[in-house]
Amino acid sequence: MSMHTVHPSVVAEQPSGTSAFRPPRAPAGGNLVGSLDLMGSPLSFGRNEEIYGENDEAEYVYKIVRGTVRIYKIMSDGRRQIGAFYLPGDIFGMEVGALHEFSAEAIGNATVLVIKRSALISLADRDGVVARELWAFTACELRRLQRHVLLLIQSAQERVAAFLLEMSDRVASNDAIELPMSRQDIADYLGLTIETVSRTLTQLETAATIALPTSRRVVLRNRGALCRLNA
Amino acid sequence: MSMHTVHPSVVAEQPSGTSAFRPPRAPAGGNLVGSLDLMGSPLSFGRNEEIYGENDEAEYVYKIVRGTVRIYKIMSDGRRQIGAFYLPGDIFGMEVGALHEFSAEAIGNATVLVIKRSALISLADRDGVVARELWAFTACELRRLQRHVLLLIQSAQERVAAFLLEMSDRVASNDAIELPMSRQDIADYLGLTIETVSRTLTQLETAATIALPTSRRVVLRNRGALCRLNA
DNA sequence: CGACCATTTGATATGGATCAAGCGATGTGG
DNA sequence: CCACATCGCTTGATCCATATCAAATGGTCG
Repeated sequence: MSMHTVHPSVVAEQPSGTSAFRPPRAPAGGNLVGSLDLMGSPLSFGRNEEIYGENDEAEYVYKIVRGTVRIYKIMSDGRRQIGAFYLPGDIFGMEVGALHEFSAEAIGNATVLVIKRSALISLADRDGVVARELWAFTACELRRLQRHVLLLIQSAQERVAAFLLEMSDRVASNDAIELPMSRQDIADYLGLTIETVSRTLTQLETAATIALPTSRRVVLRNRGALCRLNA
Repeated sequence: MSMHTVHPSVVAEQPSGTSAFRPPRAPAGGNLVGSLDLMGSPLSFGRNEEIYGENDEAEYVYKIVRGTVRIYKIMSDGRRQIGAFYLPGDIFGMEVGALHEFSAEAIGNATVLVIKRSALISLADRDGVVARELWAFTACELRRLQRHVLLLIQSAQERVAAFLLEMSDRVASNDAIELPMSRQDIADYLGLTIETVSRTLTQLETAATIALPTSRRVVLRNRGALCRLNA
């Protein structure tokens, strides 16, 4: 892994072919959003382009304007574990230590606002409210990870159901979800194989719990059944 | 689960029959230790006694003086997931929200110092250094959970090896570990069954990677092999 | 149309769970 | 002091969910 990512210069924003994302109901990042809106400058990344690498100097914090980002680690055996997906409105890359804990990549074309981490930190040093927001942000990530740990000890059906409910909360207008990520991404997020994810979705469709008009579009037909699986 | 735990009044400290723990090399809690040393009052709990319950008001923060504590959740299907073990010197129970995310129990007899969370929070409001320490503490927990997520997608051997190395870092004088927790506790921490934990330890012993003079005592005979499994 | 990539589906293998029994400490009462 | 119950742990036999290996399908873009 590279020890320091050179940030690509600001490139012209390529219009994404698909899906205008709605702002998620409860964007990760909370009030930090304000600071970033004020101070960030926009930057665009293409499909699968690296935004930063694991162990890179954590120079910037990012807020997504458009597109989706995955953060991940590659394990020694070559497997990839995706730690989180970030959607428009979400903030990522804010580390407490000096280095990034994960690598980050744009899943499709993505536009982000960037702000210098050092600026945010020194702002927090002067302003207790900002300091509190940074803490709350980290706590939010902590709770997300706690839920993820609980997910990973469940069955494949439970994991996929929980994933769909999570995505539904974050991207859906009502019960239709446009998935921005591939089956492989989902598998690496849930600790399953691509085949198991695919089969599980098929099972859910057969059970009329969901519909799959296309592989990337999921319609929740029976949210109660999903919640029961999730429990 | 109880909505509010009544704290048992301070009871006479029963001397534990076994194992004087050495202070861990890098106790969770860092500099918060200072505040708690100054302000905490001691409290003892017996084997399996509840310290607080999930969703209880997070009134206190705890620092372990003696003994071991587990925090856990009971899932809807009855399974128990242990989120962490805390050893002497460690701090636990510090929530950012108003409620405890997990339940906490003493594994054996344990003594803790307690401090009012509200006191710590208001101290942080006045003192930026304390605020920073609280943030750093939460970040430390976050990194611990990140490692745990990576653990849970590995094989049984890898999980057990990682567990032994973790415990070795935290409790061992050199290569002998006195485990304070049962096989069931280990299993619920690693997302395995008690039988799989037992068999895996037996395999490691057969491979001369560890020795098991008693079921609770583990001697690391080949740390390199464990690290390779962990990788 | 044809190449390519993502996804689905099928067949089989396997690691860990489950069910069941045995074993070794520890403690209790006779 | 010993018989016996209890509890935590280990070991064995079998089962099952998911991984793995392999192939077919379908959608997208040149």
